[in-house]
Amino acid sequence: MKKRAIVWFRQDLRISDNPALYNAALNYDIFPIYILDDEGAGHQRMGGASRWWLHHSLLSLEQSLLGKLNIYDGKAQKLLTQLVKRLNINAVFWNRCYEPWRIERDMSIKETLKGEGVKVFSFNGSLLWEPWEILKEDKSFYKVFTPFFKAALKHEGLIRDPLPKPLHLNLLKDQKSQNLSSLNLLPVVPWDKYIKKCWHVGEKAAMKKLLNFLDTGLLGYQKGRDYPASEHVSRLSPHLHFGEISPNQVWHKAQKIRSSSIRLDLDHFLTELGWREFSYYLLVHFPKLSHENFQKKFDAFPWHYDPLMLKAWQQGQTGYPLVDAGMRELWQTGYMHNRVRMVVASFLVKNLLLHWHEGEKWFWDCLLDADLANNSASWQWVAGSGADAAPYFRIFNPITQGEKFDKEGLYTRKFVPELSRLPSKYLFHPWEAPDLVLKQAGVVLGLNYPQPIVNLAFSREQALDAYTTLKSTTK
DNA sequence: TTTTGAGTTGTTCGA
DNA sequence: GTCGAACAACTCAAA
Repeated sequence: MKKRAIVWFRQDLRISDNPALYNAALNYDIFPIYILDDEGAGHQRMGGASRWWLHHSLLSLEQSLLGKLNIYDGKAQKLLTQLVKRLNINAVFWNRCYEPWRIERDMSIKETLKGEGVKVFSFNGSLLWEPWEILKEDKSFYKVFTPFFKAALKHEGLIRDPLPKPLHLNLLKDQKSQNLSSLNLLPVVPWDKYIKKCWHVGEKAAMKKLLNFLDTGLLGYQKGRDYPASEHVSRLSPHLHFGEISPNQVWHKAQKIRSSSIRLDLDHFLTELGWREFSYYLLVHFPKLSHENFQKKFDAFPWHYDPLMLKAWQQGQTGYPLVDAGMRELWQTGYMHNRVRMVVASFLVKNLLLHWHEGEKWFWDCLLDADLANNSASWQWVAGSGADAAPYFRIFNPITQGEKFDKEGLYTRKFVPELSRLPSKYLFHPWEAPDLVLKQAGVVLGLNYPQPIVNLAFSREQALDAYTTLKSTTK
């Protein structure tokens, strides 16, 4: 009988370019497993939207594995030790994760398993560069993106070429495996009706989406990615988060079509992958990224606390149409266009002066692509407390941003239908529209669309003052 | 060690 | 309407 291994799937729900699966398949019969470890995750337990995605992604993986995926619910440490004994396992394979709680958990599991005489093999399956490979000369880590990425590109040779699907897989089913449905990942209230229509989940869909983007969306990406109504973004983020596709596959396919006519677009797209790397890099080198200001001086920032304001923001009822469109896109589709993410985040942090953590928490629950590294790093970037963050006087104006990037209002009208008949001239500041115009558009401010919840100019000044305070109090 | 130049995505004001 | 400068200084990276 061949030796038996467990391949533990985590954030790598794919069978091609999967180093753990590939290497295990060379010498072992395989029990592929997935564990829903809510207890281990603690307060970083997956949010509602992510759980929905996970369900469908596991369904897809199960099919790729011919129904042999074994599923469990519980503490990973305990489950693995039991499984190893019960199934007579010689080795365990996995691809590395980088969330602090997972790093700690996995190290401890590795030790326990080795103590039991089980071999453990871990691989890099989700980053182009390991965070400890890119360091400054004095071995400390980069805190500014551009030099980080430049240094990383000098190591382009370290990027693994994608691996093929394993040629021969001998998969084993544990009779005591749970059913996918027993994980209860799907919502009780069917809020996923619209989301279902927007997304195709799984490894095949991810690759299809990448190829389609490279084919039709990449040309013009550099500019087009700023316009939320246009098709010039890849929308790969949830697929990347769950590892249905690896950054290596994306990088490789993109580089293959490199030509002079798309050079700038391509470089910009690859830079976005670079930001993903940078976020993970920061999280590994500063594990408190999700709950502590990267820049200590922000601990003294005079944040407001206002549950009603927060709620208005969450529900897309701020009275600023672009902000509301974004927040409603998030709620309805589990996604938000990058440009609009910046606008709504700037609004929360700088116009409402609410703590970035409130935004981070809401995104965590609502985003299909909720990712601890990206979410924390990006919120801190907007707040100004992060690494290489936006300068504090950079405060987005949701009116200007709307007029610049959603000129015809295609995006805003879609998600704020009560304003759909308002002329573009007033779409982003309806309170300044003449009564007749409002009437003709069927808009009654304060009734079917809110009055603005803050004054932009005033709140902007207030934010600038708050940041100035910060500067003087830290001396 | 010291010095120098640079740093994702913006807005407003005044000429 | 358009354009350049100011916004504020600090930290980081590299020579």
